[in-house]
Amino acid sequence: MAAWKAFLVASHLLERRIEEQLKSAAGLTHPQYEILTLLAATPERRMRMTELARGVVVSKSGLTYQIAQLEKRGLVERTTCPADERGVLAVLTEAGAGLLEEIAPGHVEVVRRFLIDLLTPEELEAMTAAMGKARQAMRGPSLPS
Amino acid sequence: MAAWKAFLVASHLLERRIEEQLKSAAGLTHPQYEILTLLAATPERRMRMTELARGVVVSKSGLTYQIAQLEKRGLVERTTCPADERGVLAVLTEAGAGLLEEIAPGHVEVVRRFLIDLLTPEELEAMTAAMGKARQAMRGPSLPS
DNA sequence: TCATTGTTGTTCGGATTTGAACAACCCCAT
DNA sequence: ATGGGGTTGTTCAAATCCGAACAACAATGA
Repeated sequence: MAAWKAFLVASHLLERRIEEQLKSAAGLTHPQYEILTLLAATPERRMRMTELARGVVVSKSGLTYQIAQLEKRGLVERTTCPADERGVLAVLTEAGAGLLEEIAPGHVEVVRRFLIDLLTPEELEAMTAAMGKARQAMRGPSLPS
Repeated sequence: MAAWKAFLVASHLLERRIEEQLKSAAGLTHPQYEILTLLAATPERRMRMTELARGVVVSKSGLTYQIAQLEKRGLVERTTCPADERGVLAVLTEAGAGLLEEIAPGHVEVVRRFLIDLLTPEELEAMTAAMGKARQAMRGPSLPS
């Protein structure tokens, strides 16, 4: 369990650093940044709400709230899904894509400085494999909201 | 950054699983469990508020709130620090220690099932080392509240 | 066709977290 | 001893997050 404690503490500290950096760089929270990133990684820069919620691992209601925040700032727009009348597409705006390009380097720098760059190639590879396995084991059920 | 994305998703999913398990097993949140665990790992089962906040990586005000919750349930008591009149010692009660013993196995089981037991010995070792390095790099400043 | 079942996103209430402001206290050099 | 600077823990308002409940729509089978 020593490994787990180390994992926990490191995660929390890293989360704090990231939050601090994003807030000061662009007034964004980490969840918001994750949303923008996921949208940007999409061919059409858009995604259904439910799928997006799954992607960033947040509850549906939590995503609704964050999308509303991002919409206020003009970084994201809502569109009703053409193929499904009840569905909603979150679309990354030009402003959103621009902001992301602008702040991504600073974010990556923090992640590298406090984690990635500290590891040997073997450790990095092992960690990636480990996280992938964990992700596989937990995918699927147990996503209530 | 693929490693980082995997890390993020796995962390979030694991957090959800843990929260779910603790809630159903004892009505505790993960932060509350972390507090109890840290107190239990202490020789006298007690710790100063500030030190405890640092240990579980939470803000001072956040800890005040959680200790109040735990106190309501009789799992923790407050004592004024003998050596420092303004200081407060959070003390794990017998009930708290008992509850911890009771639910620890179930918690450990989740962590093992979705992370630890999935890894090869080398991966586990690498991850531990990696998290230790990250923790080192981030210890110290940048803990405002 | 049409009723039943499932899915989608939002709203609501409640719980948790944070940072800033604050009062009380400690410590050190004067 | 004492004033100034730090530390400690709490309170407060604001922001965020979740789960349950809900309304609207889709999909399925008889």
